[in-house]
Amino acid sequence: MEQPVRKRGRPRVLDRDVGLDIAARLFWERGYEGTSTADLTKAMGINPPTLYSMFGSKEELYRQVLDFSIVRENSRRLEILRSNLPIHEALGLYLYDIADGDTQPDKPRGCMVSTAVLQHAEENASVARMTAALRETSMQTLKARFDRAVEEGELPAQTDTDTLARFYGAIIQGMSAQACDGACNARLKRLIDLALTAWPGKRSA
Amino acid sequence: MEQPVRKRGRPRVLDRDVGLDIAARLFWERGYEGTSTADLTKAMGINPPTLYSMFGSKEELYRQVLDFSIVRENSRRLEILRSNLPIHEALGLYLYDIADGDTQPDKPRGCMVSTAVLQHAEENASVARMTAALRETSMQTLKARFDRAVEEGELPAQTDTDTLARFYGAIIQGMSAQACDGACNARLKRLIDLALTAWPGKRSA
DNA sequence: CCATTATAATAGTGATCCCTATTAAATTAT
DNA sequence: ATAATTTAATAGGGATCACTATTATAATGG
Repeated sequence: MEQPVRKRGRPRVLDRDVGLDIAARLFWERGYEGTSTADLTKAMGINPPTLYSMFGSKEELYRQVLDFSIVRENSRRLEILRSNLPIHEALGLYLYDIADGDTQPDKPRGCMVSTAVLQHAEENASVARMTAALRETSMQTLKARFDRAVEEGELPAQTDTDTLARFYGAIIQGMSAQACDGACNARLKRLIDLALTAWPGKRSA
Repeated sequence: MEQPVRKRGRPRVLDRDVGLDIAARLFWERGYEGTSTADLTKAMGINPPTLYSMFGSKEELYRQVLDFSIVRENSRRLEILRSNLPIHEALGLYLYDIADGDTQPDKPRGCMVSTAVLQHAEENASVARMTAALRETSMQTLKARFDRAVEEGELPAQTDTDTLARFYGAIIQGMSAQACDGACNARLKRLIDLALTAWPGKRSA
């Protein structure tokens, strides 16, 4: 039970994590360029200088939102992936978890990262690099898991794990786009079930 | 040989189709919200009132750009799809053509429609509906082709053609996203080759 | 030449963009 | 109480947003 140590000075009116959560929802729903600082301060119930003293700038806030959201959402998925379940089964659960994230009832549709800032004004190139780097990292994580499966004999030795990772990465990105367009959870999972039939070591009909 | 009929009045300084082509490249690269009317007028070499007299508004210009680009780019793809080639082969050529479009040397990366306006400010909801409708139409086109293949006995009678269409739609969207992130043509085609192994009537290993 | 017609250029509009200099308020320490 | 400290609120800055009222220009028709 840690007592929130009362320091001297005027008390903060907004908890940092609450602020990040509010910002996450706005950026998630409207994108970086579609969310104004006025939107953010209004939703957080603060004035502009408070936002800037807490988070630095709009771009820095977005960076913190991504960190915050990834730490909170990604650990469960990585556990699934890194488990000792058969690779095909682990992948299925991993994708199902992402489909659930794309279609949460009281949250924006799609994924905050998979389809974020693909197009942008030149002035926002650095923000685009942030999300692109996160996408690349998540595909490298998938590839590393497939490499492990090859080592452990679960996948054929000659498997192109990079292409396999980018294929399921494309599925993840496509699911996010379709969720943004209104696709329901069941539809995404049918899509996953079909995607899981593209798997090395299968014979053609 | 039709002579460009000289009408009276001051001559236009910008051909309409040239203007649409310039606008297409900007919207394609930067997205709707990332492209300002100042960007557009500067690139076209015109002043704001000329843009508004030619195209009506930024939103109306975007609509015309989509019409213009689709008419120009989509007919070849639809011919491939509607040809009498075996369905699996036609689908492969169709996807290859899209991969080529995603990675043209002197054009923006990715697809103008597949991953456009997924997130947006509330005020741009009508623009988002435009691109979403185009995506839905293109998936319905795929589904119709798969339905035909079922009728013609190329696909099993019980094939879930809707899911099949949305699966390859997801591949198209994922390719666009990855092209935006810098994926080359060959990488996209490896992805396609793998996606084409997810096909009804195959036996699991 | 002059009138008519069609389009372009000038010069802005109010609103909103991201951000901040300055001042006010709310707490603890003495 | 008063001082010290920390945060919030007021008020607005310069730039850019999408857009337009007005004026100027360049062609043809008579």
